[in-house]
Parts: sequence; structure tokens; C-alpha cells
Amino acid sequence: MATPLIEKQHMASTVREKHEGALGDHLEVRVWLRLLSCSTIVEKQLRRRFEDEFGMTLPRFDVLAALERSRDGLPMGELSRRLLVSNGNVTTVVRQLEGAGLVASRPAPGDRRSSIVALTPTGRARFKQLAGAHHQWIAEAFADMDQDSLGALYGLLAQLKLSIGKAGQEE
Amino acid sequence: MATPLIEKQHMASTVREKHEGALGDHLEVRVWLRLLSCSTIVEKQLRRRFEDEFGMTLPRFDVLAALERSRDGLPMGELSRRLLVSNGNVTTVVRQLEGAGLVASRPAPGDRRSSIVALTPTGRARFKQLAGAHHQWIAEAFADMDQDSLGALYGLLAQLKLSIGKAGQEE
DNA sequence: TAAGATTGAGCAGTCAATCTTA
DNA sequence: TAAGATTGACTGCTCAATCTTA
Repeated sequence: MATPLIEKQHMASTVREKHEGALGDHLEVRVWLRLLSCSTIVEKQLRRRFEDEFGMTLPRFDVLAALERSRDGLPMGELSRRLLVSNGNVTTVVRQLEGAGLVASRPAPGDRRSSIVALTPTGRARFKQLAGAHHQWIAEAFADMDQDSLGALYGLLAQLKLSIGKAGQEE
Repeated sequence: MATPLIEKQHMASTVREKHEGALGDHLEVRVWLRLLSCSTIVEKQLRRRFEDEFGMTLPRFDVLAALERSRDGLPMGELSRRLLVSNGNVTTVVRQLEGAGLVASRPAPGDRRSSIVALTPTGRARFKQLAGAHHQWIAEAFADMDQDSLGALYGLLAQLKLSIGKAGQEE
């Protein structure tokens, strides 16, 4: 009720694409700017609500979520690959979660260079709580999209992802 | 040819949604993760190419683009609102662009608290060059999307944006 | 040599506090 | 009092360099 879900300080009330006009002369660019805008806004909403309601940050939640499925944990490098962030960044975020008692590292059995990080029981319980809220917030953000639209969007994003993958690999 | 467009160090070669499985039990969540993934990957590509080919960062480009249309420049606050970033952040980025001679601030005529920032001729020329490359890179990323798909995606994202806007304002 | 992980420097971003002007 | 802008403290992120083990 009292919680502002959009930026307290400076979030635009009228939501538009960045650079509308300056860069918007081509359909691909307009689509990209609109996609970026949706992604940015939802991400800011999630970030704020995690902070306000749980004192949790999005990157830390991402790590918990990546670990949730694997009972035996994951090596740091694998975590970094899955989350699309650098190795150094994972080191930092994991250290913070360790400090909070939500994850624990142990040396990898076969390879003494590598360490394996896993959820603690506390971390697992905490994640369940966070994931419920996370789903709730996403559902609210997507509330006006009917099932057909959701399905169509899902398919188009799959196409786009393939296209992006090709562009990113060539050259 | 020799430039790796995806992360040098740790970008996943197999591109998937984060948290696949752990959070993916609901369609809205799957759509969101896929959207986020597309956005993140394209943004990383753009960021890297701006850096590699022009020594430019994405946030600075965003400021240049926002200023490009308005011959008379924009107040800092307006810039912050349009780019969906904090006021303090705009201060920093604008200072860097000023140092590079691409933008210039002058005091606002009517209000001595406010300063108005505008492109310099150098900045305007630079932007044109950057914008061309930017469009080219977007076109490559979206190359496999036909016009119909692009149009459909554009429409669905408009729907989504409205839905998000409602969710962000209520409560 | 290379691979897993950490560290340190630097940019980006937020927020709260502050300064100045309205 | 409030609004525009700046500053300082902090998180997150990348990258290059480094350390350790394979």
C-alpha cells in the first residue's frame, strides 16, 4: 500500500522506449527498444520488491535458484556459465550468501582447484519462500496477457533467441 | 573475425534460461525468463561491440541518443526520467561525456538550479557514426526474424508493457 | 601450458544526505 | 517546504592479472 513499486526517485511515470525517434526508424530497432524496456522495468520491480520485502538482492536470488535443483551443488564455474556472469562476480555473490548461511562450499572431490557450492537447509527453505513471492510478482506483471498471447510471445522469443545465438557466434 | 562477440571469459555457449526447472513451472515465469535472457544477451553483445569498436559504453551512448533529437538539449532531470536511471547516475555519465567533448551543459535560462545538457557538434557527428553501427548490430541479431514475426512481437510487447505498467502502479 | 578460482581496478547503478535555488 | 542537482557509500559487473592445481 505504502510501498512504491516503481522507482522512488526518478522512474518515468509515462513508460516509453528510450531514444524514441532518434533510433526508431527501423522496425528491428523499435522491437529491440521495446523489449529492453519491458525487461528493464520488470527487473527494477523485482529488484525493489526483493529488497523491500526480503532484504534480498536479485543476483543472490539468481544464485539460490540455480542451486535449488541440484542437491549436490554446482562448481563455481558452472554457476558462472549458467547465470551468464563472470567468474569473479560469482565469487563475490557466493561469499555474501555464505556469510548469510544460505549456501556452503566444499572442495571438489576430484579436483583440488575447484570448489562446489550448495544450498544449506536454511538456504533451501529461504529459497522456497522467495520463489513463491517471485512467481506472484511475475504473475501480476503479466496479468493482462491471456494464455494465447503468452504462448505466442513464448514462441516468438524462442525464434529470437535462435537468431541472436547465430549473430553472436559468427564472425 | 578475431573479435569474440560473446563473453570472452564465461558466457555460456549453450544459451538457456536461467533457473530452468527451478522456477519454470508456470508459463508467465518461463516467458519472463526467456525475455530476460534475450535482453541480457543482446545487451552484452552491444556493450562489447561498442567497447571494442568505438571505445564507447552503452550508458554513454544512451545519453547521446536521448539528446540527439532535441537541438536545444535537455535538463538533467528529464534525461534521468527518459533513461530510467537515477539522477545521480546521469550526473556521472554526463560528466564523462563532457570530458570527452561530446556534450556541453549550460545553466537553464529560467531556473538557476537546473542545467541543460546538449550535444556538441562533435557529439552529434559521433552519435551518427555510433547509431549506424548500432542499427547494423541490431539488424544482425534479429536477422532470422521475418517481418511478420517482428510485427507480432512488437504488438505483444506493447500488450505486455501495458500490463506491466498497471502492475507497477497499483498498490 | 592450461584451467578453476580469487583479487583489484574501474564503470554503472541505487539510495540517502546535502547544497542551492524556487 | 520542495525541487534540481551533486556527493558518498555500497552492490554488481567486467576484465586483466595472479595463484594454485591439473
